[in-house]
Amino acid sequence: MSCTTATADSDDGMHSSIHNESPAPDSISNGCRSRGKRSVLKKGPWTSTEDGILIDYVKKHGEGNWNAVQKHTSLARCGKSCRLRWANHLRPNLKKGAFSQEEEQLIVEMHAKMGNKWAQMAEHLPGRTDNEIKNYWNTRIKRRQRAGLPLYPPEIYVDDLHWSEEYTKSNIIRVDRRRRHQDFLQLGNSKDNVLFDDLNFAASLLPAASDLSDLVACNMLGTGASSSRYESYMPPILPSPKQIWESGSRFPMCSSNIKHEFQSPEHFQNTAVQKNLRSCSISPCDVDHHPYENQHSSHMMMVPDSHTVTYGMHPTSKPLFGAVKLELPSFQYSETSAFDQWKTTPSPPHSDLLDSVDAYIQSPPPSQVEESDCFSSCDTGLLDMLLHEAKIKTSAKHSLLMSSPQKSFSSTTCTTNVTQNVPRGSENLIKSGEYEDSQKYLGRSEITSPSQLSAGGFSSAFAGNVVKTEELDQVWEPKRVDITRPDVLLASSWLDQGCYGIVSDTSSMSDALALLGGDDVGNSYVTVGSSSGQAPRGVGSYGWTNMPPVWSL
DNA sequence: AACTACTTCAACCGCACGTAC
DNA sequence: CGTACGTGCGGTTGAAGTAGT
Repeated sequence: MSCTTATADSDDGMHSSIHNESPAPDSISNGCRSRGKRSVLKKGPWTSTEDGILIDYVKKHGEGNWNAVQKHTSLARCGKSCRLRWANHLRPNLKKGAFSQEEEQLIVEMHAKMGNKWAQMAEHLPGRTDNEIKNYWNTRIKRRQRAGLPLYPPEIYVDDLHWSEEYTKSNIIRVDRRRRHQDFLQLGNSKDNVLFDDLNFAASLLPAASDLSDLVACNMLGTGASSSRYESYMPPILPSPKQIWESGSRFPMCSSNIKHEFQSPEHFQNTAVQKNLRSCSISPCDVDHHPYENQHSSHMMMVPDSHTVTYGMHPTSKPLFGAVKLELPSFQYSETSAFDQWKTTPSPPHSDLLDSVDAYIQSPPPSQVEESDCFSSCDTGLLDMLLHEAKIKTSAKHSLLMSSPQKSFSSTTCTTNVTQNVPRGSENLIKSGEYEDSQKYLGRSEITSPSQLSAGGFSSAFAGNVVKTEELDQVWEPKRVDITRPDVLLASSWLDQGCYGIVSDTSSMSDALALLGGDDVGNSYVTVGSSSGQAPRGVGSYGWTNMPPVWSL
């Protein structure tokens, strides 16, 4: 790009002074092996002279044998550097400039299918390099992450995920140990984020589902529901009964309401789920390191069936909504330490919330319950917090959209204060054309009908009680549901039985809240799930003991 | 105009695979 | 079979550019 060209003209640009010219004491130290002829290899930006030399070399000798370049030319660059320069900048037919809409769409689609397979993606984008695509994607991720938008447009979900399974089977995927480890550490940029973000979105509207999102996502990966790269080695995951049981310590504000909903740890001992849990080496949360990590953990209010809720959120595994967590560093922890953390690490309850809705927080609703109240109140605190956070999230998202003069949306009557501040990052969002996604996103939060809920999920419905809607955004009408997928089936089943019960009755927020945090949670927990699904039930309509056997898949 | 914050992207790095010896 | 080498891939870094204040 121009950067290189600019510095190239001035021969040794700034980079050189920093990056190099510095003698590499060991030629391997900079990632290049040298046979000693020229142990000092230049690094940093390429100059036009160097470009010319390399071009000449390739013209004469062709591509490949890059380490021979420094032998046959005066170029003091390692083979890797030469190859990179050639591939990314010098080779003919390179397409420069911004990605076209078609290209962008293709990238998104391919990423949904392949994950971070930049090289493979580049093969489908003539003239584009893997580096270019990678950069584009990372930029896009950051942008959308800031804006709290889904990584993938709503059109990309079931088919893509289904495709990914075939992709897994039909493509040679090198599952070497190293790469698997890396993948583990960065689970993020892949389409697997569909799941994580999906769940994060759920969490954004229903904090109770927040942490469970990790668990469910992991489990979905483990069951092969969507993962192409991880399914072969990622064990199914659920919070261990012990974790769940002991997790009351993490929610002091609601433990009295929640904890009793669980049976004793022994209750789980003989289940297949439990066996799977034991094999899990992944910590669902890690609260100490990264601000985003708290996003997973800080709202850890484990309504007993919240994982089911989470499943019900997006039975189609429709791509992510809400802030994107790109990494799951907790995967790095050993089983023991992970579980220990799970059990003992206190979580700052609202940090993520504050981060994600800063615009709203800057002008907090005067009538809102103080946050501290949420956490000091034991009995009502959970409900207040749920409501409060749902409002906040919804308001923040709406403020993002409503504040834009470019487009209007008609269907929202927001009951909470809506700031007119455009959150940081939304300008770029609008500029970059992702504003439309925002609208879709918004439409999602307005779903109120059961049929839409089947795609939109409980969180939307819950938000729908806060944000009363008049119109429906057809964008979110479920298009395809892969009924062969266990998670879909599970979610659908759950939705049939419980979710609608809450959501169809959108006229009363108190009803929903009662279902959420009130007696229904406890009462329904003992109700054995039936397939009839006629009787409306609350969030807790499934108990742990009633879980469909998806976990053992 | 100056400063700050944020974004972009070229290049580097480490690792793994395939192959030759 | 083990080692060295060439190559490719994906993640990360940091300077340059840009936008906002």
